[in-house]
Amino acid sequence: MDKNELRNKLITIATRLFAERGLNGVSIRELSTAAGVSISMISYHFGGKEGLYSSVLQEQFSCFGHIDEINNADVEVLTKIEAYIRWIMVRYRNNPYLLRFYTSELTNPTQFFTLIVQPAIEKVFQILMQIVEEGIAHNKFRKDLNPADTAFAIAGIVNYYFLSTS
Amino acid sequence: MDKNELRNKLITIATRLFAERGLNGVSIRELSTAAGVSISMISYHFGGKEGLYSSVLQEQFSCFGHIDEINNADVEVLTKIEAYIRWIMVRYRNNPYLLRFYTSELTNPTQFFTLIVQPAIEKVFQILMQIVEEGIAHNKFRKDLNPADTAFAIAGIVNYYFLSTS
DNA sequence: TTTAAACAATCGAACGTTCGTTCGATTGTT
DNA sequence: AACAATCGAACGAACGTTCGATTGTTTAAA
Repeated sequence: MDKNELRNKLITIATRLFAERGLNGVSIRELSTAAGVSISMISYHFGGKEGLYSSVLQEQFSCFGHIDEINNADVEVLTKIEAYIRWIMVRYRNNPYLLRFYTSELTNPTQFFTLIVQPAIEKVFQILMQIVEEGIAHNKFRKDLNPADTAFAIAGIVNYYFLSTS
Repeated sequence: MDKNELRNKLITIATRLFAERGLNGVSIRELSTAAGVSISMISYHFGGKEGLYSSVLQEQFSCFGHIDEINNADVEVLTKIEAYIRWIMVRYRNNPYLLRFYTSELTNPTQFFTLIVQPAIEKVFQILMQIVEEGIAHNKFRKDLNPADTAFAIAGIVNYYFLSTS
């Protein structure tokens, strides 16, 4: 097993275990045993347990860097909202642990919340809110609609649905 | 400090710390120090750390035993849904840690999820779904509305709103 | 009513276990 | 010969639990 293979193996195993039980619910002994490598490899390759967790988070939330895709199209506001929901759903389906990390960091934040999670979801939220504002400006929605609350409502439906049914 | 005073002190401190950092994120040393009691009191009064966590969960979710209140009134379906949302909101405001425990147990379940959390939220969900079905039967909602999905959507808006703004 | 035994509550020290990290040895590649 | 990757053992720290001692209260007998 070469260097990258070992790193990927550890990331894969850690993603599942950290998602299921949280940062403090998994020991590096269990991680390394499950990955079939020596316990010292975690400190060697990731600088420690938290470094591994950080790498997992970084990989999980990297997809939000491309959310701009859905806002450039010159389409109707309602179509944009539908595109947003589909975009999120595709990410959640492809990444069955993403929502768990997000919700886990929301309820029991680690030091990586403000560093990795917060910026990622902030961007997603801004875009959704922007779409809603556009809908208000184009008279597609009520004038007195609160963009932030509306964005929360839409995100809440999608997130909670996935959280409770998967 | 008498017996009950010590128990309550421990429960109060544990509620905050467990809510903020999860079962595995808090040590009984930190708990007992914060409560100003000896470390052995947790095992003595609660049978161990998990016993204390279980007691905290039980207290947090006990309020759901009275959710039936909102379904007995002989009122309009839309009024019932509004009453449901208000009922939940009042509980969340009075119990600032309840939603955290719920979400934390949803993403990283402990052995107490099926024992304490699942039954409590199942009851709440059933009642909300029942109200939606009533609305469909009374032609207040579209015939093809899925009651379960609708209940999820309503719950999702409320839960996610509180989770992200408090 | 007094006395003594029993009990319940609390403490801090000690126990054994598990934790994350480090280190020297080994292996294979440059 | 130098270096990078890997291993397993060892380390000190922190974990949850247990235990003997102490204190204050209740109960029962004298």
